[in-house]
Amino acid sequence: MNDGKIIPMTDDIKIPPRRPLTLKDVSEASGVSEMTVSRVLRNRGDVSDATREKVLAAAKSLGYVPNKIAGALASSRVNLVAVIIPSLSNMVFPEVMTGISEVLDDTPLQPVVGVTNYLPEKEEEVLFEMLSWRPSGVIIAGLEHSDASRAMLHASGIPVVEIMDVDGEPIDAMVGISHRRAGREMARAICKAGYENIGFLGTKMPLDHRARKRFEGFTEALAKEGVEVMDQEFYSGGSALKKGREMTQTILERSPDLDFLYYSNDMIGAGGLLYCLDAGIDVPGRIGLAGFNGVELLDGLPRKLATMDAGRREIGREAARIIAGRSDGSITETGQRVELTPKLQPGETLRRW
Amino acid sequence: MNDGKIIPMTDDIKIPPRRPLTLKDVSEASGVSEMTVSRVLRNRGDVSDATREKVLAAAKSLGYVPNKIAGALASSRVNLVAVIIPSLSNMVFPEVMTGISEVLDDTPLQPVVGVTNYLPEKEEEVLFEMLSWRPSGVIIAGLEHSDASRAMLHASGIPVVEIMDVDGEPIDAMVGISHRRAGREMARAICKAGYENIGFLGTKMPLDHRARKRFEGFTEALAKEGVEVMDQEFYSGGSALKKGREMTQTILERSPDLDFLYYSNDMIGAGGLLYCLDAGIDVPGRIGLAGFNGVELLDGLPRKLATMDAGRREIGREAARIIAGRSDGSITETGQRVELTPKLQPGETLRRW
DNA sequence: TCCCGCGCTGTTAGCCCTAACATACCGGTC
DNA sequence: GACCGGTATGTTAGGGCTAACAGCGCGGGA
Repeated sequence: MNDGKIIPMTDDIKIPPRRPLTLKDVSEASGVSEMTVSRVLRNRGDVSDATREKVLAAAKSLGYVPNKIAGALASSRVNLVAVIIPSLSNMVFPEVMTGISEVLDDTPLQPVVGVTNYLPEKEEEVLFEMLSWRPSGVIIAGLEHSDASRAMLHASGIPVVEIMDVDGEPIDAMVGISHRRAGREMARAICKAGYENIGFLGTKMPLDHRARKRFEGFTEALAKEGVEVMDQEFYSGGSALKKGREMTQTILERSPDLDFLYYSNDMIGAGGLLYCLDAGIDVPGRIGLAGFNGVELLDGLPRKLATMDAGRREIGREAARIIAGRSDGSITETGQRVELTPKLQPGETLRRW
Repeated sequence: MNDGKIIPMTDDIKIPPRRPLTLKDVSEASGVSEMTVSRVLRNRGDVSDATREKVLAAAKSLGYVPNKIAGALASSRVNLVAVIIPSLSNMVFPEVMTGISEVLDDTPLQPVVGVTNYLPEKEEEVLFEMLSWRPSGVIIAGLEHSDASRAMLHASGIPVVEIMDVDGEPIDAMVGISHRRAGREMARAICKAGYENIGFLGTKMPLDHRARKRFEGFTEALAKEGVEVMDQEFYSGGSALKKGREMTQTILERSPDLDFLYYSNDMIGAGGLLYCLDAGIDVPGRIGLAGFNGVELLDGLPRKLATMDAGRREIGREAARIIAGRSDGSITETGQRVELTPKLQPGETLRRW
């Protein structure tokens, strides 16, 4: 873990320096050349134990922290991986991050997060900013990007992994699930369970392409069974749980015949579930419910919501593995395509025969 | 094949660059010096409109992305702000991040997130790594750090804002609430509502100092009223909602006389609430419940949980303002101390007389 | 006419490190 | 003693950019 990094101790710290410390200071303090100090601090090349210890002691007592900016410029190696995601505030991306960190923790690489709020212009900005630091890799959510963004990624020559979604053409590598397929499978499960009057509840987000694709797959599979989505309801902003509750009430009042509600995420699904239970509606007898994501957070609801696990953690891991492999040279191919299989979790809100 | 250096002189020749683009390429393509290109791209100094446009066109057609590593080294200015937090997977830090981004979006600064998982050694590592990039500021959660971490922060000469907590001595500036006080106020509210047999449910995390301080304040204020915490229950890992449910069942079976349960966070509180409602327990008549954090996410529960809003977004904003101000020179003082006031939200799980 | 100041552009000298090569030293071999 | 290989250390030359200053042409005031 602590391979050659100097973490200063308090006891012999000098006065806060006005001029930032450099290798030269450590070199002078330990009586060897800057190069030798550099070698010691990076654990590279042959250095005698005596010298090594002398240098480490000096660095520690000065509280020297190497300047990676200079190091990166000199070696044209940067141990950062840009991770660009739309949001941190739903539960899905933090879990992807966990997967990424798990893998990168065993490498010299470090993730750096940028958030786009689902805005293409913001994505462009964040991407430009990140690329200007010449990271070792880019992990970016989704396959839909502005032309400028695609061009930048392309021109950068940096390994790129697009994650979450595989319904489309990647710039380089991609890791994810087919949201269209996830929608189709859920539709089939619903039909098989005998529901016929189906409502859809989602976010008012034209730019959430994955939600859109799920919906497309969903309606397509329903159509094959001769079923149509009977009513829809959309929301934006606010507490998802509360919105789910409210939307469910609204849609059921408007279309009392509905016997199934498909939610674009688990959180509003949970709100819907709570509403139905409060209102004394028989779930899944009278009405069935399903969400999407499989967020563990929601275990503990009065009834387990039917959902589809997108394998977010595994997506993060796999993407990180590709970047790490390309960075250390153990992978030379480009254009990997990894499709994971979303797992239907029927829970207790989907009727079983 | 094409081994000669090819520098496109017109806008329409684009070849995938084998050698990364530099200022020089843009300079040659536009027929001005590198310095002038640099000035144009940074909007600094006087450049004639004709030249500016020529340069911008060249840069765009080449797809040039400036190298901030070199720029930062030359100017010793880095527009990054290190944000070091324990976790992304509960709802609290993403909200702090939102506040930080809101403010930094109007500045040239960019947040970079590091996650410590509540581990001091990991914090040390992450901090070291971040400081080696010489950021313009550090925003770090908590006031408790290893000696080495404190020393590094001190020696760096970089503005530091410690957030969330104000019960302690900051290295430089701090922004947060008093968790001791939050605990005390909740205790007083509970006593005032007439509850007497109080249980505490929390995380098994000796390193979550803020939870600890809340608990200390809580017991202290109870003691003043002659009341003691009657039973306690702790958990670690897993879905907080589910754990809250299980813990509540456990503690109530063990200590059926309890008439109030104080949870160390809203999520387990919500689990407890769901359990009580399922079990047909009268809330808040027979048993009162309260959590901590005021997460909006949970609006929509069958009953609104009593909680205390920690003003996380505002904490983020205020911290970012301090860093931004110091970075642009509009603030020269150090050692700011900003104490925000947590707001008790009595909800519907606290009896009222 | 000279000189000054202004607006624009160019030149030079680093920023702090690291890659690559050069050198010094040592013991051992023939 | 000349030569070797190996280890340990030093020297040199940038990496791509920017700060600071220098230079140039031009118009206007003295």
